Amino acid sequence: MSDADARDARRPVRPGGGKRVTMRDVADAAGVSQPLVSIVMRDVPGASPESRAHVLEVASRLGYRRDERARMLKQGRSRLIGIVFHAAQPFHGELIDELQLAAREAGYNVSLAAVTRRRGEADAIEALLGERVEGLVLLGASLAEEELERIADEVPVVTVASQYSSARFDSVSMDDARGTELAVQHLRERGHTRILYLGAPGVSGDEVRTATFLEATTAAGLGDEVAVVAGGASEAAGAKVIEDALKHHPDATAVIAFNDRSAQGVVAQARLLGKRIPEDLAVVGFDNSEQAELPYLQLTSLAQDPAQLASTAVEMVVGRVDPTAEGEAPRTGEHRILPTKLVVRSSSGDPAPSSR
Amino acid sequence: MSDADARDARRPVRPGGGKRVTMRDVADAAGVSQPLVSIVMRDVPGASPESRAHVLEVASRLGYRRDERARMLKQGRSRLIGIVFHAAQPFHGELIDELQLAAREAGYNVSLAAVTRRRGEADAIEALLGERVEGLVLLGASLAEEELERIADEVPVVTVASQYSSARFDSVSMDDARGTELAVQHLRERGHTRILYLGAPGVSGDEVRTATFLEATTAAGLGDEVAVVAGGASEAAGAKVIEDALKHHPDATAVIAFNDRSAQGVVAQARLLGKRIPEDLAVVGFDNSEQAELPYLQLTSLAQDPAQLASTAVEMVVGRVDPTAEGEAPRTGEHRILPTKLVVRSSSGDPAPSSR
DNA sequence: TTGAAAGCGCTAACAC
DNA sequence: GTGTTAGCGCTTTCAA
Repeated sequence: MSDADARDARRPVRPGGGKRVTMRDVADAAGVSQPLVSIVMRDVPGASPESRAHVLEVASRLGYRRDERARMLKQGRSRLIGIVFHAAQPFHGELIDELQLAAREAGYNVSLAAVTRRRGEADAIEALLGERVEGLVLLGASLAEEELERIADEVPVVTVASQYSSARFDSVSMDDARGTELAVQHLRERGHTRILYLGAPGVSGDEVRTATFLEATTAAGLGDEVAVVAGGASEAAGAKVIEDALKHHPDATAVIAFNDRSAQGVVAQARLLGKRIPEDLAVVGFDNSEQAELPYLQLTSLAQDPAQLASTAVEMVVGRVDPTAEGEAPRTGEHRILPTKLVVRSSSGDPAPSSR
Repeated sequence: MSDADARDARRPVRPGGGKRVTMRDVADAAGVSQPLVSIVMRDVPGASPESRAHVLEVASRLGYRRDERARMLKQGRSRLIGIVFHAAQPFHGELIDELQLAAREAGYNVSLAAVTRRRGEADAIEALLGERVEGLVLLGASLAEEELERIADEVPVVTVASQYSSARFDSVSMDDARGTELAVQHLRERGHTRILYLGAPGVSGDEVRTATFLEATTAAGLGDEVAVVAGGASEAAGAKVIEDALKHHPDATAVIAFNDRSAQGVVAQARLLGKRIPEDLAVVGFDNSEQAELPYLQLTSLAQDPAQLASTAVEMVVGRVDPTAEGEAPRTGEHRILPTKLVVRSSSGDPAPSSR
């Protein structure tokens, strides 16, 4: 059996692991050296037009595809940014879209790890570290700060839409305090004084919103008329809690919900109880998600721009990975807060109230 | 500068790409050979308890973590199953959870690629192939069958919850026809004759459901009283379409919606129009998703079991990757259809109707 | 039980 | 412009 026979015999096998076409195979078939194939495949200068064309032709005929792992291994770096997201959170989908884009622009690829019911954040992060990601973007992280600091010792970390203030990793989030102020102010302008804040204890962002809600309403002299009720970040939580809350605070005329999902639960359940939205109950949510626009919701909501969140996150993590040029990567944790704005829809009253 | 100095100096650098701790480093520090470290880290026999303990101690002190890429490269296979999912689809989150579990049990890891507004399925698949996944599980794929066949030439493919019948790749989906029959039968039993099917043209599953709806209602002699209206697979689509539909078919008393999301839109919008659910309008959805259970929805829905869908998909793809044992991997496309059952909630009437 | 040597598929340095 | 050589971090023979 000749060498050629052996080679031919190897290709069509494609067993378990699958012997795939390699640069060697292309080089042999094209009658050139293997590194030359590399040059052609990377599309860098150093090959004549003829060789280039020939190699490309052979490669495509053989169905060659570059092995990214080998490439990363040789290069000594992965140019990979790990993204940890929650599979059940539609807003994370929007963020992923933007993150992929921003990463690609910065010359990086992304690797995804999902947090699900049965797979925690720590697990997801471990998997990503095993792939040698060079940076980590964590969406809605809720691990202990010390945990994240331990991880940040290995690789730059930036959390998105979480509340951390560590000196060892970065974060980017919306301005929860300002957003809450805007919501309170908006409702007051429309004459509401008996306002409920329906929080989500333990979920990132809730602490700040709760504190600000109390401050803002107290400052406005509404201390006795408002209340904070503990709910959650889902439609079900919103629905469940509003029902109770309306029993204990039957004269409430407005609700600020932790996010659009819980706001949706509030609206639907309140309607079922005979309340008209917004005449009997005004509702404001957070996120300005796609569902805020639904015709039957038309939810007033505090907007955070996913594109800005994403590009900021990528910029921060890449800044630490690549201490480029004058490269002043901050040596201490940076915590950026992005502006938010109130998007007014009909769930909080007439779109254009002339008099309050 | 001694060797030890050089080694020490190397570690804390962690520049751009990040010089990470390698087996060599651990071996040097522990005073053993590098392959011995490999043996210890893989937890295979071949090292004395003392060496093992010592190596593990040194490894953890140095913060060693195995490089999965190098491992895969050397082993000649990745033991990776690629999963393409739609980031905006919460149901895919449930599937991912189950798929990860099933894959792990079969000795595989998963690699995720998200389809988003700006990243198509073809792109996502390409990325996964570059990582040398050994099989592909596509959730809600909508590529042309020929496209998928081209891909299936490279690596085993199984689609989940899509309608394909190719001889070159596999699929697993719920029994859309049976589900539709169950829905129609259920509504008829409750006395409904003027039934609408609110479809989602172009979305996988819709064709079969539409056809079956027409067959089943025609067979029941309802040909003139039913109608198919074109909608979509989102809350917004459901809301928009039901409003129109109720104008053209004001006497309709029941709706079968393409999925729970569009059903939710139908319920919310119909209520806003003064309809009571289920008294004025009974609603049935597909998926039996988490939202079907929401207190204000209580949606009757056709259940597909994500765990079963996932384990079947993994089993099929692994079966082709590993033609193990007596290894009778089917040489032609296999298309499994999983049973579905109707979960009755109050959106389609009184939970326990004594008389119809 | 341990070590030495080879090589996975690729890129980078240097020779020709 | 092209080939040769070397080596990324790991697993896998094979010797000792």
